[in-house]
Parts: sequence; structure tokens; C-alpha cells
Amino acid sequence: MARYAKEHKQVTRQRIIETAGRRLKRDGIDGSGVATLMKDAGLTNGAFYAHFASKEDLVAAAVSDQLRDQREWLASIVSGRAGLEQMVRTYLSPEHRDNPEAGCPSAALLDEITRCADPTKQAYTDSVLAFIDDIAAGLAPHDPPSARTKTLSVYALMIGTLQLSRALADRQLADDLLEQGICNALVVLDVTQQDWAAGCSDRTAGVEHAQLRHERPDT
Amino acid sequence: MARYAKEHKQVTRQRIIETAGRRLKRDGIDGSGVATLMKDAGLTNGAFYAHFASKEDLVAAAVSDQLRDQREWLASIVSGRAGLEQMVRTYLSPEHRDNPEAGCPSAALLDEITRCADPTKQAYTDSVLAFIDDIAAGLAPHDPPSARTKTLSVYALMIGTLQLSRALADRQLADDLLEQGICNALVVLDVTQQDWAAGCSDRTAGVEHAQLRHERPDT
DNA sequence: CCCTTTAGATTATGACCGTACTACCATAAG
DNA sequence: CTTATGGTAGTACGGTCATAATCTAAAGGG
Repeated sequence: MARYAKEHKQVTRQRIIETAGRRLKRDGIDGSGVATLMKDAGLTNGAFYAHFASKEDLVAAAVSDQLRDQREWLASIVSGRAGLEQMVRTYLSPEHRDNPEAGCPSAALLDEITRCADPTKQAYTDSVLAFIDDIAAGLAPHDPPSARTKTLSVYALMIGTLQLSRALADRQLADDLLEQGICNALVVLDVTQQDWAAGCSDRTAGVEHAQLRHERPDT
Repeated sequence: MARYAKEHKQVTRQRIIETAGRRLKRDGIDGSGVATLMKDAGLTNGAFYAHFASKEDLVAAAVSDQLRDQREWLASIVSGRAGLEQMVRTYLSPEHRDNPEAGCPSAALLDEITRCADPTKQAYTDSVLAFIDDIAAGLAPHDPPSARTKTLSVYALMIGTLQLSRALADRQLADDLLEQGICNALVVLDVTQQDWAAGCSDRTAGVEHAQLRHERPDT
């Protein structure tokens, strides 16, 4: 009856999603055409709409798929703070910066995702939270909601740092920025919840050093 | 001899750059066509190449122009650490998040700039550094190079936080993230150079609290 | 063993938009 | 009245998303 095995279509769909993931991160969403995305998977454009309702539908699926991959990788590597630190160093490494097509979809596509329709943003949000909550749970099992926001903020820090490092034309400066970003991430991770509660809602959050306060002569 | 005043073309060029700035941040680089960009300035597509060599040439000019604006605004507002804190809070405000077309070009376009040709990335780098060095000079006149990297890293933190806040479908979470981002930025700003030198090159950089270290049973 | 059925893919098509370029035009200064 | 400037309109040619018609090849029925 059927020419193909039962899961053949699912397999093909998955292949499209995976190859599209790389292409999208390399050339951007608006920069990747449907025909190209299909060609990458060894198919032609016509078959696309048998698998996806629209291009954005594929984008949502591809981003979700990659974040799920990251989540699994992370679950296997990270345990305890040492694992977290290793994750930060891997994320903010020159290798990650120089190979966006194999890296984090957020770093490669975040501001294009920002301009996507709601369903895509929702899919992105769900995938990111699944990923973040995994870390947050290991980080502070006693206080999940606070840990979620904090973990998310560290993720944001890493995304911005990697993006900026990619955009800078000065390679030395880009490298220095990555190093500094690692330090920043670790500092933020090591500031305790108490510090936040005590100091941050209004002021400087537990770190007392104030050497940098040069009150310039106000105009 | 000439039908127009001497600076007429310059004025027109500037108008194109400014209207294009808003459009680019709203719809993205690949999402904005030359015809649309010209229409925004009250002109037609044909005149474009009398002002710019290519679309990317305009992009570079527009981004530089906006960063210069930001620089001037910042120079007028920020003085001393209090000014810096105000800047951080303004940058990571819901208003900024919800109005990308009027906001920071880095937050709106950074990963598209990443995919631009070298001249564009060079123009971006120069503009960012001019802007960053202004802050760094006020922050640590005794140690400019270190302050440059540090300031840049805080900028990256803010960019990533704003982008992620824009992408999240959960508004409450997006707001919480902004708040957390403000705390993180202030913490990073208040860690002194000595702390970095002493602790960060290998470890945790001056912040001693370790409550979050739950060594999960390693597998 | 042939032949129908049908899932999945290909090719072709639609209408539109993308960048880049060229020919032409209107106008005011000299 | 000539000249040069800044602009408009039109064009070339390819790419865009999405849809429709056609083809291919294997599985199952007789």
C-alpha cells in the first residue's frame, strides 16, 4: 500500500529540521530561503509544505529541536557548580563564537526571533524554560522561581557576550570580552539569593567595594 | 549652476539615515527593502544609489549614526556611578524593551550585524568603542584598557538581557528578567579591578559566598 | 506475477519583492 | 539659455513564499 516505511515521513521531517537548524544559524531566518533549506536536506522546495505549515513553523520546530539538544547535552555534562562553570566556559569559548552554525540558536537568532509571530515566540519561550529549569533545579532546589530568573539572566549575559564578540572586528578585543564575560557570569552565579534580597531591590547587592565611584564634577 | 543649496544632499542623506534607523530596528536588516527605506524618507528607490554605494553601506551609516546619538545622550546624562546606574535602569526598562525602533541598535540588530560584511562590522566596532570608551574613561581614568573590556562586557550583558526579554512570551517573566539584569549589571560594575586580578583569572573573583554549591551526587 | 493504490517527492507556476542600475526630467543658478 | 543637480520612473534579473499538477516507486490484492 505505502511505498515508504511508517516513520519515513517523520524521519525526513527530522532531517529537514536538523539541516535547517544549521542553515538558519549561519544565514539567519530572513537570509535562508525555503528552497535552500530543502536543498540542504536533499529535497526540493515543493515537498516543504507537506511537512510544515509555513516557514515560521519550521523555524519554531528547528529552534525547539536545538534547544532540546542543548538541554540533553547540558544534563549529561553539568552537575554541581563545577559543571556549571564548565558550561559557561564552553559557551563563551572562541570555538563557539567562531562556529555559530553548530552553536546556540539564541546567540545566532535571538533578535530575529524577537520579530517573529507569537506562536514562534511561545515555542521559543517554552523550549528555553525547559532548558533553564533543568539548571535552576540543580542550582537551588529549595527556591525554583528565583533560581529560574537568575539562571535566565545568566543565559542572557552569555548570549549578549557571544553576540558582541562575534560582531567586533577586533579579534583581540573579542577574545578579551569572552574572558570578561566568563568572569561576570561566575560572579553573578556566586552571589547568593540573600544578597539579592538584601541589597539589590534598591542598591548594590552585597558587593561592597566602591573604588570605582569617581563622582565627576557635575555640570 | 546648482538647483539646490550646497548642503541639500547632505541633509537628505541624513534624513534617509535617520528614518532608515527606525525601520531597520523595527523590521530587521533583511526585513527592510531599499524601496521601503526610501519611501520612509519621502523618496523613491532610484535615488538611493546616489547617496549610498549599497544597502549595507546605509546599514553601516545608520548604525553608526544611532550609536553616536546614544553616545551624546549618554555623555549628557551620565556622570559618576549614579549616572551609570541610571543609564542601566533606562536601558533595561520595559519602555526600551517595548520600543525597539526607538532604542539601541545593538539590541535590535546585533546578530544580523554579525552576518554583515567586514566593513560594516568595522564601522559597528568603531562606533561602539567610541561610545564605550567615553564611559570607560569616566569609570577608571587610571586604567583605560581594562575599563574598556569591563564596560563592553556590561554592555553585552544589557544587550542580551533586553533581547531575551523581548523574545519571551511570558510578560511577567520578561519583566523579572529586566530587574534581575539591572542587579547583575550593578554587581558587575561594583566589582573592583583588584577583585578581577586576584580571583578571576582562575576562579570566583572576590565574591566569597558559596551557598549555591550543591555538589550533586556525581554520576 | 501483474496491476492498482498511494505516500511522498518533483517540477512547474503564481504573484510578488529583492537589489542594483539606467534613462529621463524638472528646475534653478550662472 | 545652457548646465548641472537631485530626483523620478522604469527595467533587469533573480529570489521569495506558497500552491497545484504531475510523476515515481514500492506495498498489497487478486
